[in-house]
This record gives sequence, C-alpha cells and structure tokens, in this order.
Amino acid sequence: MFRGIHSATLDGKSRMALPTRFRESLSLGCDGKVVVTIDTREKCLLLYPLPEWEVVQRKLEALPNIGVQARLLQRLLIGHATDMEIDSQGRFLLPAMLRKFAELKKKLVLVGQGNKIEVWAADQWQGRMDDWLSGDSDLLVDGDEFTGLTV
Amino acid sequence: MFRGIHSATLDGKSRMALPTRFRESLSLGCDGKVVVTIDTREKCLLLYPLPEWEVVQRKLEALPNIGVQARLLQRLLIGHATDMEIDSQGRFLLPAMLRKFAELKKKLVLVGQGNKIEVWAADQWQGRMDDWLSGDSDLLVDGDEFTGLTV
DNA sequence: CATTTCGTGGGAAAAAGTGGGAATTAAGTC
DNA sequence: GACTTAATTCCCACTTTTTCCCACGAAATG
Repeated sequence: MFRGIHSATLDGKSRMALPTRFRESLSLGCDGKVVVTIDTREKCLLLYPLPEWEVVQRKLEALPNIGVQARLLQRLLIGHATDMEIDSQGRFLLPAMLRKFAELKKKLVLVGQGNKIEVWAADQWQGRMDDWLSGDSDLLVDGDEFTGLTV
Repeated sequence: MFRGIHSATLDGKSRMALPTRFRESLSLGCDGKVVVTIDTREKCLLLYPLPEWEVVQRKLEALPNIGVQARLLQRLLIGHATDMEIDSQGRFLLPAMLRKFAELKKKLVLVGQGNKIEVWAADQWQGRMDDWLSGDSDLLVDGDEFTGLTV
C-alpha cells in the first residue's frame, strides 16, 4: 500500500530515483519489477508493482470490449504499459514517450495512491493542487455533507 | 482523545517537538507511529495516531469512487498521508512538501481535535481566529440557536 | 533551594539523493 | 556485414539529508 507525497528528480540521463519509502514496498512486493503507464484523466503517469498491474490488466481485459469506451481504455492503458526494472540504486529509466506525455522535466512529484504511485511533473501537480483547493472549484466546500464522511 | 491548544516550534532541522500532553496519548496508543496529511479546507496539517488514520483511510476507500468529489478527497488525503515515527525526544521530521503546504515557519500551533491534532503555522492560525471571531463572518452569531448548544 | 522534567540546539554517524565515467548494448549508415 | 554513433546499464564517488545521541538552560515540582 502506497501513501504519502515525495519529490523526486529526473537526472541528466532521464533516470528517476524512487524515494526510499516507496522503494521498500516495491522491492518487497515485486522484486523490483514495475509497470508504468499513463493516466487517462490527468496528465500524469501511473506506477504499479508488477503483480498489481496484472490484476488491473485482467480487469481491463474482462471489460465487454464491444463498447467504444472500454476499447479506448484498453488501448490507452495496456498500450502504454511499459515493463521496467529498478536498478541497484533504486532508479529506472523513464521511456521518452511516457516522459513526454506527462511533460516531465527535472522536478517530479510522486503521490502514493493505494495500489499505485502517481508520477507528476512538479509544476503540473502544483497547478492541479491550486485548482482543487481553490474555492472556485467548489469541489471540497461541501465535502462532508456530500460524502457523509467526517475525517 | 486530543483536546486543547499548544504552541510548538520547528527547529533548524525542521523537526517538530510534540508537547508532552499529546506525546503521552501518542506513544501509548500507537507506539510513536503517526500519520500526517493535509486538511483540504484549511491551510493546516492533520496528525493522526496510526490506528486512527487507518480507520479514516478505510472510510475513504469505502466511498463510491465514481464521484468526482470522493476521488478528489481520496487523492488529496491518502496522497498526502505520510507515515512518521516519533523519536526518543518526542520529535519528528516534517516532510518538506507538507511543511510548504501549510506554510509552516518556526512558530506552530497545535490544536487537539478528538481523534487528530491540527498543525498550524502560528500566523495562519491567528489570521483564521480573527476571521472566525470577527462579527463580519456571522459564523458564530447565531451559533447557540442554530446548534441548540449552550456552552 | 535542590531536583526533576521539558523544550531546544547541535555534533557526528548513517542513510539517502545525485551526478558522472566507462563498459555494454542497440540502432542506424555506408 | 562492418563501422559509427547513440542510447542504456553498471558501478563508483560525492553531497546533502536524516537519524541518533548527548547536553544545556528554562520551567516546573517538591
């Protein structure tokens, strides 16, 4: 289970170093084998331990694939899913296409989200945070009432 | 159960020392393991004993996550939830990203709130207090009648 | 006034983050 | 197919951050 937010950097060789917090969970659960794909709703990448990804992929493949929407999801998620192995320094090389999709520059933000980690460009993340937390969006104003949740 | 307000400081190494009052409850209930995350409506942090947080996270994950609102709450709260361990001096290191979110400087205010502790920058807290207690906001004017509560 | 407890600072060791050289592999070109 | 060039991987070294521990002064306690 991943949670929490950490910053990271892409070095001159486009390698991404994982914060130790996440590294532990990864090397334990999946022997350093991970899958990276795109998020279809936000401009960020999704990083799964290999076993977790296989569950997701099976679910995707189980969708009734007559629907346009389901087929699109399959194409985008499975299509972009790239197998990767974390090296001995806890780093791995992000493929150019994925890097470009999420507009990753030097500064990154990694966000733990349960079974996966989101990978954002730092400025993209900041921009989205501003949207979400600004009163304009009204998304959080009535949070409790709407969700019945008291945090 | 936490209640009461205490001041605290961030030292030169960004360590936060917990007042003894809170420390007792924490080391007893959770062996020094805590989770810090953000508050989505105020510019402050929330500090949970680990067991308490796990209850909250389960509630969050149980939300019907088709809703935009629920998904956003999950992303923000779980995404920022960082595991931390209190050291032998009753201190812990606040991660840079959380520190930045709440604009924490040297002076802090800790506010006990039942199952959690709110962590504020002292000046932020003062500013919000002024808002809340000023007649302008109307938040408290009809408090008694509205809530049926006599303090 | 002596003693204990608490808040605060800082030194030093350990760990994590960061960069780059050199070897290896892959890809493209003549 | 051989050669050139670019990209990737492996490994080492340096810098910064984090952690552990000790110590001092203020405040509280008896």
